[in-house]
Order: sequence, then structure tokens, then C-alpha cells
Amino acid sequence: MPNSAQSNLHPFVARLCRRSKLTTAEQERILTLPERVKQVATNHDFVESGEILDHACYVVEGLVGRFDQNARGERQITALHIAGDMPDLHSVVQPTATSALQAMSTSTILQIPHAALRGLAAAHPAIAEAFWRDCMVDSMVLAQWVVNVGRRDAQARLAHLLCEMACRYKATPVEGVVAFELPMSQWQMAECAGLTPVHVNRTLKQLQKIGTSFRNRRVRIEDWSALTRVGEFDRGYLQDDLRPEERIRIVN
Amino acid sequence: MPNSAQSNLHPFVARLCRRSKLTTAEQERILTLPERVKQVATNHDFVESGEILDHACYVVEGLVGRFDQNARGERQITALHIAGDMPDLHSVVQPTATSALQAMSTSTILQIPHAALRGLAAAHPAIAEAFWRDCMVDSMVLAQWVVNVGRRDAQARLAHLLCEMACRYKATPVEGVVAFELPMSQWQMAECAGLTPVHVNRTLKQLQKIGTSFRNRRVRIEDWSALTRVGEFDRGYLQDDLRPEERIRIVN
DNA sequence: CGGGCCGTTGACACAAATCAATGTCCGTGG
DNA sequence: CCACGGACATTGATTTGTGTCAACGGCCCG
Repeated sequence: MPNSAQSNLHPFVARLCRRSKLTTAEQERILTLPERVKQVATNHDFVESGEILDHACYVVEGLVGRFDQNARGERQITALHIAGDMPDLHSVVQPTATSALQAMSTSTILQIPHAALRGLAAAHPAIAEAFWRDCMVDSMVLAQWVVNVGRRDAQARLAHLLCEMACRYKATPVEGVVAFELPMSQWQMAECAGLTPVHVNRTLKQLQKIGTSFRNRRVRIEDWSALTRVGEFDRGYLQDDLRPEERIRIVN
Repeated sequence: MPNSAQSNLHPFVARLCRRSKLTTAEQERILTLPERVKQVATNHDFVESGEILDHACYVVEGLVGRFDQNARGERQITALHIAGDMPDLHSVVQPTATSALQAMSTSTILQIPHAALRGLAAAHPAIAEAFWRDCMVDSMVLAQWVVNVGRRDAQARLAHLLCEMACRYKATPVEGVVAFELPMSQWQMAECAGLTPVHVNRTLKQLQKIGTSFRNRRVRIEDWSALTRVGEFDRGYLQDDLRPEERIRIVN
């Protein structure tokens, strides 16, 4: 039985608890989930499309992308996942992968057996509910990406992407300069935004005029409100700033 | 207590059972869910963005779209839902709507109280699981839309959209001509595909060359395989043709 | 009969893609 | 320690798919 105090899963539980109410006993059960650690090299697919999984993945460290592609092999990233995320929690309920998962920087991944997750969900309805809820937040992010790629120009797309990642990294975007690591290349940024690497490069230069730069895989935002304006960003959909009384528990 | 034999929810249960294993008792419980019928006129929002819901919606008849928009008020449709779908089943677990729901044709909607759905999910883990699974299929459709809008040209986007809807309407796309009602305007089609109404019109004319037409809100596909080729369509992600042994039940 | 909604068509503008070359950094092996 | 190759970023010239603007037509319905 793993020791909960030193569990890698603390950030995951913390994230669940920002949206759902879980008892300490339930939190404890999640923290002591069995796991297998895996180091994944940059640009390596650790889940392939079509694969039938018997475990879900958890990101301890690194940046992970969900990759799809069109018939010409041009890739489209349909989700980004940072430390503390479970990129394919949905595989618990839908074990055939429809996209690949790739490490975009050197990453530490935990493989958690479906059997354990399912057992937990069956025994604790509140945990099942919290899992379901977290999957739905990912889904809302996805809907925003459709809007982003479908109805915004290049500058707004990149600005929106940077705002979203700033919030998810909790780079406290209030006043002053916001800065954080975003370990991806301009090429991968293009694959997120449905653009060309060349055009991403030009557009990033445009964004410098409003005090936002991306160099050496590091984002620096000098004027947060200017960037949110350009990116038409409203963080509501991320569901990450709920007040305690807004957190939900259905069962019991 | 509603009568299960004449329940409007039969198509919904049938859809759940295509992917999940439910006992007849469980199916019965879903069929007898309490409901309030609502007629909704074309172009009417029956759920507004930001609204806090105490019920989920079920489409008995008609076509429903999930609408988002950018800062200039240009709309992007992020999901389509046909008869038998629950467009916002996720609201059970996430009651604040982040998008609007609009009837795209005259529609009959059932409002089903969250309380009833939650009670069912709590009492029957297999139902909770089936609900979660169905939400994840919607999510995979969304991921495909990101690819569609991000990495395909106008012709492929519309072809893909038509293929998807053909499959979802079960317009048995095997051999021969496929035809079905798709009660939306070219303008709304543009809002799905991230295009301009004018360009949709021109692109549809292109598609006529490969035997696909859309006139009077009716799709007619003479050469299914040609359309799937142009639209790079692979129906796998819809999870609607699972063999019985592929259907899943985790609990019990 | 008239007014909307929707579809259709043409001329033109423009954002982004494409093609191509050069630059910079960095790790690696001779 | 330097030469080399590879990954990534940068820049310019040009093309192209799609957007924009504008006008017209058909059809339904009041």
C-alpha cells in the first residue's frame, strides 16, 4: 500500500477538490492508488491511437499533448495536459484510445490501473462523480478550442492559448508580470492553433507589441488585461476559481 | 409514475445500450424518469449561457445546437444534437451552462430534473457509468471538430460534417444513395464549420461534383465512399457500431 | 401583394499558407 | 577544442483559400 503522505497524486486530489467535495477518507483512497512510474522522452508517444488501455495516465511532471491528424498527416493537438492532470481519465469508461498521447517535454507519467480506478468509483459514488466532473471540464476546454480555431484570427488564437495555459499553471494572473514555462516549440503551438509554424512565428512577434513574449519555451506577459482582450479570454470555463460553496457533491 | 411502454426516452435508452450494458430493471428506471415536455420554436434559445440549471434536456424531435461566440458576436456551433440525444447531460454534474442551447428546427424537448437523474446515478452505478460514457462520446466528437476546423479545408470540413450526421441519423451508409433531413440553413452550417455562409454555398456546389447535394434542408449522398474520402471520415470515434461483446459494464 | 429569410453569384481584398533561404543554439563526436 | 548536424527560429517573396461586400432571385407566408 503506497504511503499517502508522499503520494505523487496530491496535485490531482487538490484539483478534484477545487471543484468537488470529497471527504478526507475519499481523498486518502485516491492518494494511495497503485501506480507504475514511467519516464517518457520528448516527442515520444506513450499512448497510441486505437490502443486498448488497461490503465489511465497521470502527469507528475512535464507537458503532454493529445494528438490527432488529418489525411495528409498534418497534426492537430486537441488537448494539452500539465502536471497534476490525468489526460485520459476518460479511458476508465472508454478504454479504446481515439487519439495519441505524446510527451512534449521530458515527462514523468504514472500509470494507474483501470481496475483500481473503477473499484474506487464503484465503492465511492462521490469519487465517480468527481471523475466525471473533471472529464467534463476537459470537454468544456475542448469546446473553447473549437471556438478558438473556428472563429478567431491568428493573434487571438495564440493569445487565448497563452491565457488558458497561464491560468492552468496558476501563474496568478492578477497584476504585474506573469511568467511561466511552456515547454513546447512554435511548431507545436501551430498544431494547437490550427496554424502554420511560420505564421505562429510572425504572430508572436505581433504579440510582443502588447508586451507578451514567448522565447526559449518561456512565456512572459507584461500586460495581462491587454492579452485577455486580444484573446477574448474569459476564464470561467476552466472552473478553477470556484468558491467553496460552489463546489459540488451530489451523493450522500 | 410515467408509463415505460410509451416513454419518449426509448431512443435514449437504445443509444445507451449500444455502448453500455444495462439490465432491464435499469433501463426501466430510465424510461420512467419524470419529465416536462416543452415545445421550442426555431432559432429559440432554451438554455442560455451562464444559466444555472436544475434539469437536463432531452431531444424528442428536432435539431439542437450548442452555440458559443467570439467577441465580435460571430457564432460558433460546438455541437449538434438530434432526436434521442441529451445535449446537456453533463449539466447533471456541472450545472452552470457555459454555452447556449438553441433549437435549429421546431423541436420537442423534455426537461428532466437533475434530482431524478442524480438519484438514479447514485442508486445504480451502472447508470452513472453509462451517463459518463455517453458524455465522453460527445467529447470525442468535439475533438474531431477541432481537427476538422483546425486542419481541413472547406470542402473536407463540410464533407466530414455531412458524413458524421449521416451516421448519427443512422442513414445506413453502406451501398446506394444515402439521404436524410438535416434541418439547418447554410448559414448554420457555416457556424459549424468555422466558415462564411457565402463560402459554404460555393463549397456545397463543389461537393455536387462528387454526387453530394444539400437542398431544402435535405442531404443526398450518391457516392458514400467518395464523400468519406473527401471528408477524411472514419466513423470509429462515434462509438455507435460496437459489437455486443464490446459494450461495457464496469460495476457488478 | 409585399417583406423576410435564404440561397446564389460576382468582383475584390486580405489573412494565412507556401516556398525557400538563412540564422542561432546546442549537443556530440572526432 | 572545433567541426558538424539537427532542431528550432526568423525572414522575405509569392500564392491561394477564404472572407468581405454587394446585388439579385426564389420562395414562403402573412
